[in-house]
Amino acid sequence: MPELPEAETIARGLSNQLVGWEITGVKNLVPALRNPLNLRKLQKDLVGAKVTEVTRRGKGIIVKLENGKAVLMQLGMTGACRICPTGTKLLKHERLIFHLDNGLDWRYEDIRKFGNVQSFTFGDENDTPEFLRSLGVEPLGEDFSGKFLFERTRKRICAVKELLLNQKIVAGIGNIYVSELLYRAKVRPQREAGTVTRREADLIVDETKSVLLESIAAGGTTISDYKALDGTAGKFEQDLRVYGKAGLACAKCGKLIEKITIGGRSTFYCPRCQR
DNA sequence: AATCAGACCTGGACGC
DNA sequence: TGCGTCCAGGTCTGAT
Repeated sequence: MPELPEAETIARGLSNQLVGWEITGVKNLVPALRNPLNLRKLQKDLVGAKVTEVTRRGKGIIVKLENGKAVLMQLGMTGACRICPTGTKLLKHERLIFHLDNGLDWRYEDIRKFGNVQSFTFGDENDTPEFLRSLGVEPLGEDFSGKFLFERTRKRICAVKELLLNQKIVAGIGNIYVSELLYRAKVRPQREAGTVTRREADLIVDETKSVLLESIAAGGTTISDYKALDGTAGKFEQDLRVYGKAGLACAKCGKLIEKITIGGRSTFYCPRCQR
């Protein structure tokens, strides 16, 4: 579900709600999400510690504690968080509860249980989840440049869309925004990555940054399950130009938007504007 | 090292 | 109403 802008929106909401408060208890409502939940480790690492900071890496949310521990929260396709008073009636898909010393709960909800929540020692290579260790550059950082993308696409025969979805190369782009940014950059998603020119690499990088920043400013995109901490939907959905728009006219040229499958996933593009 | 199909799980939309 | 099929924002695994 959530890509970088949605994870960023949730991380900012959690930062407002959690920083300065102590975690007093952890409870699981299911034995496993994508992986078995290690409740003992979560309790040992978190209970009694104050939250100092909430950050994001790719699509992962990281909640840091004063004792040097941290929680990695990956939302999968349907993960969400909410803050509510302890004792509030459970929702059907709430999977984890973190009790706080201000009488509130931080709850993790996840319909499909594709998410991942685990604690680790921040800064300790041996105790850092493999997902974080192998993550590529931040798309909004200086490391993600036209030069970088051009070099990483050389001799790659996979579709440029698939390369941009590879979290080990660049971390945070997902299936909605990749269609959007390639439309803006006028590059067909099915193009062999190695055929992308240096000029196109510059454009792809620029459009990646602008689409992600615009979406963060709008609070993310809501297709079905996503919501921010306060339950509000993201407003970027109305700014999507190709995703989910198969059969509708391209706003720039009027040609009908096409839907194809790449890497087993829905992909949208304009056959005239994108080359 | 890279690529690809399949797996994980639940629910909504659709057709009959 | 009820069934069946297809689809969904993400990773991870195991086989080539």
